[in-house]
Amino acid sequence: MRLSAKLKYAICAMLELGLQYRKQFVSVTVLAEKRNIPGPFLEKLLLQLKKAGLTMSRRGPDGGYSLAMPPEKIRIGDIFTAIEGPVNYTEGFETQESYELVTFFAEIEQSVREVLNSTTLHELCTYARKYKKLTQPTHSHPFFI
Amino acid sequence: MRLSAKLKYAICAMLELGLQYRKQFVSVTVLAEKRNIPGPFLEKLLLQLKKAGLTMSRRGPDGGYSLAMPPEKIRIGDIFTAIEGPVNYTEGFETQESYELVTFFAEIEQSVREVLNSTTLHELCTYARKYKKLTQPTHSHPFFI
DNA sequence: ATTATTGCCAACTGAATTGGTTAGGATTAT
DNA sequence: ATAATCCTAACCAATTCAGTTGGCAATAAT
Repeated sequence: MRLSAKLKYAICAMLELGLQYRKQFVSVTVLAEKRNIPGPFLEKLLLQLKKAGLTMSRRGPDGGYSLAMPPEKIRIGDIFTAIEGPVNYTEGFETQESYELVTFFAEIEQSVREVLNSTTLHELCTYARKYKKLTQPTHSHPFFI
Repeated sequence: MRLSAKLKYAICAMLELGLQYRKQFVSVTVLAEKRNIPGPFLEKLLLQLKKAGLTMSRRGPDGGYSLAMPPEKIRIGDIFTAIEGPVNYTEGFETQESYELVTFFAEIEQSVREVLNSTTLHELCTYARKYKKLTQPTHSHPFFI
């Protein structure tokens, strides 16, 4: 029950894009170095996220990727779905002729979906900024010692 | 985000064992035929569930598998964990030096765990019996037409 | 117009996982 | 003894995972 590297990379990248939202386009190379992700691999993921409508891009110098919409509108579950496909816990039980399990797991599936959809990328960004402040605390500015 | 065949097989088998609880030991062959699962493959899964402490077994004639404890004490999450390992959404983000995500995903992880642990095998059995009654309704006994 | 910089796309690859099968040994009820 | 069962290990094909390589397409700056 671990997350795939793919998904972790995608989440890291989306977080970074969220933190940079409306500032500029971020190139794959910069993104890859910043979050320690193999560049060409990240490229494929960003493209996948683009096809899912979560990112947009511009080519050429100073090009790169950006979120396709404000971080408030992107849920963590959307990233999961874009990379791993939709949460589907029911499919396949028919083969075992266990139709009870189809309807039963539909509910569990729905609960998991709600968990993943209960948080937005914006909230994650807010958390990340707070986290950074806490772990890299006082700037210790010479004027205010 | 689909369930593995392994996990689906395991859940089907555990449901069947739950429905037969305290009646008798159920052989792998019977279990496999009843739920349409490849026998030798199911065997490995039942063994895995045994090592996780969820099933017990007896060899020889009339042997087979049984739950190791009453269905009330087995949660759906226990089956997930036995087959797929514990829910772990945090591991690996350190490699990306994204420590915010470690602490952030710890919460999502916990929510998912709670969803999977909120239902017991007993509840699933109750549901399955109810489901069977609903779909195979009136016995249409000749004396009570 | 040229060129440097970016994204876009397809094909390839080694390693691991998935979903099994096969063959034989150990235990137990009759 | 023997038949029925679980237990164990080894093997296998196909798929997915986690990437790499190489080249094309668009765009901004000169």
